[in-house]
Amino acid sequence: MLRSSPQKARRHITIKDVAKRARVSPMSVSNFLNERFHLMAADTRARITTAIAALGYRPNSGARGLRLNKEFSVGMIIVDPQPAYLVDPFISRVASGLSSRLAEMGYACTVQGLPDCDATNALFASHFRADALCVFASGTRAARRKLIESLARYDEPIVLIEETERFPKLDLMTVRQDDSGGAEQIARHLLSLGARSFLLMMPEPIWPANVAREKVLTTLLTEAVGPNRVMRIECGYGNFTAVQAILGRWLAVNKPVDAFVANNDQIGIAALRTLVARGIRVPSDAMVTGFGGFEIWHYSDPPLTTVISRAYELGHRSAEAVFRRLDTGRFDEREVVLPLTLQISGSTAIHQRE
Amino acid sequence: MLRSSPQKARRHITIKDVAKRARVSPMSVSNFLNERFHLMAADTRARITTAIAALGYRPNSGARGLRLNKEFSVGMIIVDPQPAYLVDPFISRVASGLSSRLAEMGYACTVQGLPDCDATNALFASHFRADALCVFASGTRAARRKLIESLARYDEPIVLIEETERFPKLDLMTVRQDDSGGAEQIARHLLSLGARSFLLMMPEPIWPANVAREKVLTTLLTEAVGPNRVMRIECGYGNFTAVQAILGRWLAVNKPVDAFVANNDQIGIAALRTLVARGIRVPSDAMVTGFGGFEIWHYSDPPLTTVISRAYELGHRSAEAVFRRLDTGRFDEREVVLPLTLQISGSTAIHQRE
DNA sequence: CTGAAAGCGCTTACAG
DNA sequence: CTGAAAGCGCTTACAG
Repeated sequence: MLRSSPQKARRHITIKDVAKRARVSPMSVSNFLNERFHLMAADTRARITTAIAALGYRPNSGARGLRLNKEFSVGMIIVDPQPAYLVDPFISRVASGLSSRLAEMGYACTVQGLPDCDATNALFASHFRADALCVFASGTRAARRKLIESLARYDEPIVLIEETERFPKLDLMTVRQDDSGGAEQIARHLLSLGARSFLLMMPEPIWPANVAREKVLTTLLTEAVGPNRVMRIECGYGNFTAVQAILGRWLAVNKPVDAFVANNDQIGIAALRTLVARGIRVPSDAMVTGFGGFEIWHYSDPPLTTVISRAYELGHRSAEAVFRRLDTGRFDEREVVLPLTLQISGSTAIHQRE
Repeated sequence: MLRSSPQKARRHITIKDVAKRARVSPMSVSNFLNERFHLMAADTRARITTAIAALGYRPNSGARGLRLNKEFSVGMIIVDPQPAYLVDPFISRVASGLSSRLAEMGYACTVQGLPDCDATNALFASHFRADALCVFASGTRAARRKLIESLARYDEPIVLIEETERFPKLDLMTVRQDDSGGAEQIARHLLSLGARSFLLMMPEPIWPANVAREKVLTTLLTEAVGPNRVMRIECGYGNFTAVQAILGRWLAVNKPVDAFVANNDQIGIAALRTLVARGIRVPSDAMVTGFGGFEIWHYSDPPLTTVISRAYELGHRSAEAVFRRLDTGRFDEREVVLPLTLQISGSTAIHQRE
């Protein structure tokens, strides 16, 4: 269940060493570390400062945490089958925003990528521990529910990132962006430009936000043009070569549609490049859209119409939510929803400058 | 120095609770957790298994670490002034490789982005603690040396990632790739295609690997064409719009060179798009190269000639180095160097298919 | 203002 | 095979 390895010989400098050197009691050092300077004479304080510097002392946060029942760390759980899970532009921004803000407040951020929900349970059953958890999960609704409900058993407050399921009875909140609204903007934009047939290009794994977007797209587009003109393919993990091959096979048996609607920028750009390589001009023959609005929308020719998300801010807000929860003992809101902006570029609108 | 917040009321399930419920002594539970099953009757083992599941018990790794003088975690320190430090394609791959491998071995990975070397010292002086440190640092040689030497004071083994400085007296090792070799391949490739004038496009911040590449490029290209035909500009943090503006200003006062040699793929693609937008054809009028070989080299038209690095593997290898060091008590090698592969694409070679 | 003592949850000798 | 005791490094009442 747990691993151990040969114990290290190194002996740490402790509060006692500092106390001895400064000729004070250990709890004066403790008071010093906790900034209770009013409890000591100016001279005591000065001697402790000197002793800490001279010995290179660092408090042992494990011992402190044990005493205080507090870890000074937040775990970020990312459920994603890809081992290079942090490479995803959305995830890397969320993780950056979260860890940067936590660091400012003196909290560590422990990242934990997990291939699926079962692995998570095994992990937690053993030893992972934090003051709070930020969970960014893929998978089916049922799998995610099961995961989140079992994490909640451990009594750590939870912030769900980009989750669409509701858990009214659990001690948690959701930080997300308005994915449905973003999808609606894409749909209205394409319809306004006269597109009448569509291919929705979906990534793996199943992210709840993608499901929400797809639902809105399907509803609005089907309403406008009828069900036979809204198609769908799975594009795997967004790897360029894989998307190229998948779309190539699709084009071998289907006529190009008016608009290729990708659910992320990586797939959108791969689609665009595949079309152009086959002599299908973008946007005059076919339009292409992405979702995310990360740097890469600039990279294709023409650049990609997309929706600018605020992934870094999602991470930042998640950290804020954790702090408030830890300070007040309760979540003061159930949900934070950030708005999204449509970025119209050359892949849908001719003469539009990037 | 340290922050504390209202103590939480929650009381954790402990080894004693499990022992009581299973009607055994606490140390039988401890033995169970440490998989010393030969020290207990089969019946004891079964009762403990049941009790752990029924109570939802998780070992407190902080307490265990305190006793064992072990944290079961590795810190990844990334010195980078950008708050979204994990977005960089190289860093995100290293971090993924490291954390995935650590997780497999039951270790947590705590990521810590720091704007500069001084901030690191402040952080460590307070409370950050781990069994080992993986350090991926930018900055001047002097600043990095100072940082690494001061981290070494804390007696935690250190793995340096992509570091070029040597520290023969410290308990550390380096995991890196052959950046000089990669740069040499780029230089020889461009010279073989007849390029006689060059613009080296350098990113911020200062990464030691970039300095190594630049040195080789400058030496080899200058040798071949003389010093006046090898120029250099700083391109900031690789942000598309910024690179576009910087290169635009440069082109306003300089004639295009034969080859634009970017030190990473982001800058390479931004350069390529800027040139094409101004009617300079790639590769016939000017060639462009990147470095990194991440997914995005496919995204431009033509795709980008680059060097395929193995950033994920660097992270993976760093984790392996940590495990060996923790097992054996010493680093058995001072350095691991991974080879690099030239990826020739349309931005340098006409008719070359991606 | 300063100090001795107890205890956070574990593990490890050491007795029974 | 099982149990009582000490101790990892801290903090927090509680006395002096």
